[in-house]
Amino acid sequence: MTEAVEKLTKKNEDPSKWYLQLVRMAKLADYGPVRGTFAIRPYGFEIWERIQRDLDDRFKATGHKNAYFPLLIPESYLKKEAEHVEGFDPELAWVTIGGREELEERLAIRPTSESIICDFYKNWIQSYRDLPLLINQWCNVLRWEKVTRPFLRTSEFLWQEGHTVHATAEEARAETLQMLNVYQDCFHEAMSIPVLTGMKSPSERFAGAVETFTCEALMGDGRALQAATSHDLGQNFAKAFDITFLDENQDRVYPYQTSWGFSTRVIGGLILVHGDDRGLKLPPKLAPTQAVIVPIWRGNNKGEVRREAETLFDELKDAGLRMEADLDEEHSPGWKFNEHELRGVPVRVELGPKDIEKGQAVLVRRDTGEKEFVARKELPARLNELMGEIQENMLRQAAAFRHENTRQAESYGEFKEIIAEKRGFVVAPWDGTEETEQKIKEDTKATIRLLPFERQEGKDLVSGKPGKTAVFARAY
RNA sequence: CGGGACGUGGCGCAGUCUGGUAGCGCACUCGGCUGGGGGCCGAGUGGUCGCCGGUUCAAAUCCGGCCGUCCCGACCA
Repeated sequence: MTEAVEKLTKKNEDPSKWYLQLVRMAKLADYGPVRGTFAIRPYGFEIWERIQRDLDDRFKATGHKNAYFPLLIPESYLKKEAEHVEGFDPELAWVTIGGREELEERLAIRPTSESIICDFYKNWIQSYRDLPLLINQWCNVLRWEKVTRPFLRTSEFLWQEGHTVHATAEEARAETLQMLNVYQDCFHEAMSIPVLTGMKSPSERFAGAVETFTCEALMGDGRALQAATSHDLGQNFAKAFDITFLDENQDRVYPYQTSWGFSTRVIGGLILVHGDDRGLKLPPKLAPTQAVIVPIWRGNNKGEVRREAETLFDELKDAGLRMEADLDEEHSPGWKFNEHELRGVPVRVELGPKDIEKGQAVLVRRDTGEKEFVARKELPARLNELMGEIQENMLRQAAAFRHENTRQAESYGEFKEIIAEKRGFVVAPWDGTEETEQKIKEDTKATIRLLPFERQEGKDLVSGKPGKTAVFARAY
């Protein structure tokens, strides 16, 4: 329940230190013994479970089923798709010994499951009647990362990976975009995180994909986070893994595939987007505790206040709110206020002798700090209403921040200045060449986060050649 | 992987230069008083100093190797 009384570093003073302290102080995660491994603690995991449920419902609503595939992937499978293995090779962890015997073929711990899943799909798909195949997997993956950070980049992480197979290229593309929208809806509606959607440049494309689409979010420190991706794999994997089917014309043809993923990284996004100097700030839809009752008592009225708090707790719980009553007698109200703000609980309900006398309670919003006095019998309705208001306001606040930190650059000088001094998203035309993309990266550390769906003509700031809109930023 | 800093009870740190057998604050336990923004007093529990090896009568302290963490850079679906 309690944690060391340490002052949380100010968010803009040292964002990195702030982030790491918050992760630990709010009991979201804890370091493991192997580099880049972390335990997700119950409070953090409960947030993940709610995100997971929201997304999973959306997958089911769009016709997908869940399944589970093996953790270990034979080396030969990974090698079948050339670009794929090249992309992942540097980050693989290998199993070379089983029991006490050296294995004939070493086995990779999955960094992603395209290759092993394709091997199954090869047998599962024979006819056009077997398509589309719409499967999702919730699992862990392992990538031997050099620089890790809780949630944002961990060696092992939890995610979902969707793997679908379609008869036509059009269908596969439609699926890719549909899932991109599913992600966007989850970010906006459940997480109150506004995201930009668009296409990756070829250099940022998933290894083996024909086209990669992305959801990009802007963090509070002005850096971008790739929050989810959806890939159109074309026939690349089908050809590599020999997945074929007989179509209506009795021709044996290769199908078209997609894959799409979303990971525990988004918890890091949640912290960075909404968190402030007081700590975490959770959107009501994801908060393990939506409102916490803090009783204010004195020695002589402790019993009465406690009884009132317990009654109120039951009432609000029955009204459908995820409640907590902090009846701990060790800590002062002030201590509890700080603690629950650190944990990001959306609303605090203060109940003291004066409130009981007046038949009211004090509500304090975590997102704005606003205080309101509400009559006891109106509390359930008001609190439920507040949850919606806070959920929406958090999205609005984050969207306003993104708006303020999205800038057009008219010249390369201006571009460099914005990235160096203000960060955020910079919108500028790009000539489509890897050379200019690379130069910008070398000069400014900014990369193309995405190519929007609607792009305007203009002149590339570096080359002066004709180009179209791209969104740049420094990324996590 | 390169440059830098660091690793001492759960957390933050002192002690390391000048070897002599571990200390402070917070947390935790017990008792009492308190309680509308991180309360107070008293009494306690807990570590052999990241790991391995070396030097020495003696190592948290000196030397070597390894592991890990943080920052910067490279890499990163």
